[in-house]
Amino acid sequence: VVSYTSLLNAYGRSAKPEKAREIFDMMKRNSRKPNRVSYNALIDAYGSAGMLTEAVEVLREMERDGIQPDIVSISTLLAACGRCDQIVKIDGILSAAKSRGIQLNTVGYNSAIGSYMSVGEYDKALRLYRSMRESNVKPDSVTFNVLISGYCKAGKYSESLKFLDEMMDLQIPLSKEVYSSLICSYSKQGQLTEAESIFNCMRESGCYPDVVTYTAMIHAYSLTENWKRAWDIFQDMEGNGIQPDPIAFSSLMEVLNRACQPEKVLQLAELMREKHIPLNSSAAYEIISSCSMLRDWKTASQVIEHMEPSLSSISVGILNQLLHFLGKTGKIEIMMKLFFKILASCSNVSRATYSVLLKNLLAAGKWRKYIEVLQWMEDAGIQPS
RNA sequence: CAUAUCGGAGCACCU
Repeated sequence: VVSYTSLLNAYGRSAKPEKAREIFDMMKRNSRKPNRVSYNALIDAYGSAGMLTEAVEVLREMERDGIQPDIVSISTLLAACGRCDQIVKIDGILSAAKSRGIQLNTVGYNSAIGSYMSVGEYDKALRLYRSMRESNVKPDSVTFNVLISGYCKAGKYSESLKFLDEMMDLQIPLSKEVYSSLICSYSKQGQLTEAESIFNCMRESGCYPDVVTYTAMIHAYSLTENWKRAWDIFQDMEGNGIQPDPIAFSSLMEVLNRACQPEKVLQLAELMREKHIPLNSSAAYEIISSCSMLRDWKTASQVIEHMEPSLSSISVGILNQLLHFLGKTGKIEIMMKLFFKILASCSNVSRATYSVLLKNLLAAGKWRKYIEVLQWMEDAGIQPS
């Protein structure tokens, strides 16, 4: 049962809920009765994929099969509500927990508060936080970070700082997530000095910055158009033995491009290749932008050759943006090359992708190609809008 | 360490 459940969970984590369900059904067929953990893992597989209805249905199935849901089942569903923007369901799940006599623990409250925050129900989140305190359930750094980052995102900065104070009063140590949130929200308010001071506090407290924290700082410098400091802090990160990831690279590349430093961008591209860091589409976009400034089409072409083979796993939006950029700058051949690569690696290419392609072909006066692509699109079963 | 909650960049198409 444990082995099956591990496999089920692995499918859930890789966003394959149908596969998870297959394993689950296989357990039932092979008389390996799924236990509570198996059911919970399946609920999460659906919940993480945004399939809330199916997730709730698994809870019912669980009860029909004589297994009592526990607080993990409930927390999993509560968290899923936030991801699916289902305001109504949060209340329903809370009352379902109550009617079954399941008391919320810290994670349960955190999940519910977080979901309320992410659907914009700040008052309900706050009320729930109060009842958490009244029920003597201990808030932790996650509780406060949910509140702090949620209120920041809503632009309610003074409220969010109140929670920071409350957290310190309770002597809950600030986690690196909290530090990163604070850096992020100060920099978005244009308070670079505050962001820097948080970053320094963090180092002094012995809670060492990781690649996420550094990226938040790079972005802070990016927002203030300070490419040199962004560059320096990137060096500092490497000096501290922290491996930059594709997001860190692309964030730095973005500010460098805006500051007209394409050579530096290509230098970073070379470093990524040396370190075998996969090119994500944002980094590819920035590299191609810098190639464009330098009129270096050969490198641009090579970048596309080296892009991750698993293009299907990255954002379609940014791939389309990349196609659009290539088309706009008249690089039709490279645009087509990327398109073929997308075709080869994605099972379904959306109308949006075809639209970008068509628009740019037409703008470039390639009407023969336009008609050809239009035909491919119809062949693929996509109706022109 | 078989299952649940928080932090970083980029967001096109459509309207």
